[in-house]
Amino acid sequence: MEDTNSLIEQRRQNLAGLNARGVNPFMNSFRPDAQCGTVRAELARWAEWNKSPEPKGDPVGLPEGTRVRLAGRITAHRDMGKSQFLDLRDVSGRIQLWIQPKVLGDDAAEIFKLLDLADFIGIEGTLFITRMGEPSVKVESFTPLGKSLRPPPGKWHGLEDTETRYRQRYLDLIANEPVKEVFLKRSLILKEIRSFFHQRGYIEVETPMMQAIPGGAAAQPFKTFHNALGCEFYMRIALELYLKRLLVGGVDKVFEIGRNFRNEGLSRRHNPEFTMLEAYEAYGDYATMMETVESLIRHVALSVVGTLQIEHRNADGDVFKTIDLSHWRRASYKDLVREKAGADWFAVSPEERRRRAVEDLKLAGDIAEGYEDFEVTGAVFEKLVEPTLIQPTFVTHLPKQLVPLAKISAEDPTTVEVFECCINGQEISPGYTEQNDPIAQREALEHQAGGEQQKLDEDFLVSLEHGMPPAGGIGIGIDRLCMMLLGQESIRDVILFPQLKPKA
RNA sequence: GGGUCGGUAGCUCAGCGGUAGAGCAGCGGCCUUUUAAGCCGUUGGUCCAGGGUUCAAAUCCCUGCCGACCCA
Repeated sequence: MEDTNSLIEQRRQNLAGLNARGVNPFMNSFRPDAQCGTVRAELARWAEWNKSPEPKGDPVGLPEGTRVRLAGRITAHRDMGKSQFLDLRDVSGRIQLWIQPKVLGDDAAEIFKLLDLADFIGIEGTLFITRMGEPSVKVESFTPLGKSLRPPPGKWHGLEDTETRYRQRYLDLIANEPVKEVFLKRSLILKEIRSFFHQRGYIEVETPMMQAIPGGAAAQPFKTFHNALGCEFYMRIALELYLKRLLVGGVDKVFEIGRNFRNEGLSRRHNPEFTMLEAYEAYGDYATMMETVESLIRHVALSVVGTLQIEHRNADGDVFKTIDLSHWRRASYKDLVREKAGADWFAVSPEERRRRAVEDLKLAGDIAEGYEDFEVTGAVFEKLVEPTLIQPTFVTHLPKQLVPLAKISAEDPTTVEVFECCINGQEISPGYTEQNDPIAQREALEHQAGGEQQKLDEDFLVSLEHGMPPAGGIGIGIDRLCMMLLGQESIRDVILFPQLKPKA
């Protein structure tokens, strides 16, 4: 970038000043022996212990006078003349520094004047509590570590421009502490998911993202080209078909967490690349997988959020929605539709259903001319039921036409052994009793391919013909799970670098 | 794809036909325990881009770009 302004010029001049004094403000390394936020918390803990009346018991935390070596970014500067107060911040948090440049010597005083807000520095000093009770470090020496040549966003309002927040996420992370919290917690969510499955004896695998035939879902793929092989590949749209090959191969409990790519619209709930979890368990079925989903999400919520009551807050900080993960409703598709569309919905004629959907339920815009009867009901579910399922709900007994690739229910042949787990008004996780009949699977895939033979993953069908154990399978959209657990209303707020149109 | 809103100083925003503004940040002073420190002074602008209307456009009109939200 060639853009510049007076603030950048000043910083470049300070850089030149440091160089002129033989100071390299871009050090190769610096080894801190503690973290800012941790030290601050421990010193505060000691101060609390120290001021309590006798008997105190054993000392806790870090006492005043402890020597520490810290590194971080300067995020605030309060100039008191002979006393200078800085905030030093690393990933653990911040701590206040007290610096008396003249006391450190004339060289140090000159170098101090050439520091700017947002520079990285390393310091050594001793802990103390100020008169105002602020845990602080009395700095004995400091070293520039990484100079910032551009001004940081404001400290008070932070960075609010959504475009800059997404395009330059690092600025968002510097300026907006809650944003960093979200992504640290996203990392913990992934960690706890892995831990949950490993504990249950699952194997984590990685399967191809570049696929000759993109299968496992109905979605538009991205296309790419491999030069050496001289052929086209597609970015995967689902993990499913490779994980089932592993069931054939005898990996009985298997999961993958990975990126899917769908060449479709962007929205508050859709990013072209998104993270999917899929898990398959041999000898399980949709019912065992319901238990898996519920246990998994409970475990993750308790481990990461610390509660099963997930609060969503608006811009003013008021709770506008609480998701209760301690109760998981199980309800049939038909019952849920009846709740919104009338108890006799399935008793009337298809023509009457269509009329009611269009006229009474005002779904004219959602029901195309050629829709079949089950699709009319499907629109009712999607538009009127699913958005209202804020609390965890397993929707079961879906009509077989709606999910053509699933196994028919033994107890009710008009339905399939499938659930959709809805939370927060959106589908978080579908689960299946997986199809392991290669002949039925071939028919279903051929029907889905609509005669386009090249779309048929023949290799997958061959694998099924070698024999696949009965199995339960689930998929969980990790981004949506993070939105739900972390109280975020946009997928862009749980993806570090959401896709935006490149600037010209 | 359609609708609504937005794009002005590093950040957050006001101004909405008549000299480009504020707070914070920055810079220069004062202050030896401050913390959104304070006080005094001060620098800083392709008002998203391009066209049009007008004596005069950040402001009105048109087109485009980018973003947010809603709808499809």
